[in-house]
Formats: sequence, C-alpha cells, structure tokens
Amino acid sequence: MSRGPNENYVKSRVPRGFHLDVARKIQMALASRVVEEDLININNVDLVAGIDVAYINHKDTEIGISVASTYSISRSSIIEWSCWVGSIIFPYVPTLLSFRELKPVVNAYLRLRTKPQVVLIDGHGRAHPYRLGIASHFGVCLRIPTIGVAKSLLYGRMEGTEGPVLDVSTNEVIGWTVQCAPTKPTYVSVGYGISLGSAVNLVKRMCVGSQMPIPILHSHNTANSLKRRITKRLMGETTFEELDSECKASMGNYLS
DNA sequence: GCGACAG
DNA sequence: ATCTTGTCGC
Repeated sequence: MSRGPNENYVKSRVPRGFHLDVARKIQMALASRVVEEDLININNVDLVAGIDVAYINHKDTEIGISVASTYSISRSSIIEWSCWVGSIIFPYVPTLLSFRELKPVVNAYLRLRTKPQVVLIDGHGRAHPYRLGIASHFGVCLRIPTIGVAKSLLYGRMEGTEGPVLDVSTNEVIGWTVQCAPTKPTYVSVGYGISLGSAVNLVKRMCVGSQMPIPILHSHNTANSLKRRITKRLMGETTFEELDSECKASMGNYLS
C-alpha cells in the first residue's frame, strides 16, 4: 500500500523495543477479520455509545482521561456515561493510534453498565493504510459493532463534499464524507460488524451541527471538564488511584 | 526529493 | 491531541 505516513518517520517515533514490522503483521491479520456487513438491524438500533480521550502532561508522565457515553436515539438523550483515568505510555504515532488509545477507550467502555448496540470511536476504522484504524481494532477484539468517526483524513482521498473516501492506489471505497457541521467535514468509516451505508445512516441521525455526532460530542465535553477538575487537584499531589476512583464516583447514570 | 501525518 | 493570547457574540 502506498501513500499514508512515511514509514521511516513512523519508525523514528516508535519507542525502543517496539517492533514496527510485528505491529504491521498484527494489524493486517486483525484487518482480515473485520466484518463489513450488518451484524445488527440498523432500524432496530437505539443505544449508541461514543468514546473519547483527553490528555494531561504532568511531570514527565502522561495521564489519559477517557469517557464513554451511551445515547438513546428513541429518548433523544444520553442515558449513561462512564470514565477512566490512568497513565498512557505509548506516544501518538500516525497509523498506530490504537496502540496508544485502546487502553483508555476499552477501560471506559467496560465501565458502562448498560451495553450499547453500536460504539462510535473517535478516529478511523477501515480508512487506514492497513485497514485497521482504532475503531476496527476495538471491534475485532471485542466483537462489537463499531464505527470510526474522524475530523480529518489519515489515508485516502475524498470525492466531493459529501461522498466516498477512496484508497489512492486501489480506488476502493474505504470511507464516506458526511456534513455534520456546516463547513468542516466528518469522515465515517466501517469499524466492525456494520456496512458503510448503515454507518453513514446512523451517524447522520445523531448529528446536531457539530462535526462530531452526539455520543462522541458528549464524551468529548465530559472528558474535558473532568480534565479541568483533575488539573486543579494535581497541584496538591493526588495519586492516579485517587483520581480514578473520584472520577468513577462521578459517573452519571440517568436510567431510573 | 519533498511532503503528507486519525488523536 | 495540547499549549496559548486575543477576539466575537449571546
């Protein structure tokens, strides 16, 4: 596969001891297991979760704050949200985002009491040079329908304001551009267990003028407000465990 | 050869 | 993504 981040650049950013060639083989192996058909009835979907992560740099360590929010389409509201706070050791490297964010993303997801039917993840799914963006990585590992929703393109070329994202060399459709916001585009791609058409349809039903659909937007805003609160607490030397249990205690449950 | 590059 | 200063609009 051609275009996409320069491999030498990627290699230079990877931590010592991390074998890029092995990671690529893993990505390709998992990518071959991605299901691009609907494993759920799109017209019967009500609960959709969205996950996002915020970061804080504190004394040579990086803290990740992840939030998962479950939105009910029928009730037009967020019915629950969960969060997780912990250390992040892997750096951000284009095409290797999942090696950094899967830990916080999965942990926040596991804390949801009511499991959603589909999960929206901030990043790409199949629109990735090795066909395994974080949304697909998450879906293949947990075998849960997922959709990748991103604010910018990592790989591929967009055709028009509202249309397909094509692989530069093979011309295959790897994603779709949607106009959730008036100006900025939103890129949707299959994560796992759902067709591209259904993924686009579902995302469009949860757009409210912002680039991100409601579930991810709620998680994004919540993660940032938790971050502001945590930043203040950090001045007084608080441990990860304390921060995490405080965050855990603040999780919202609007079920009853 | 230069530049691109999810979060 | 994060950091940061200034400006616009409700």
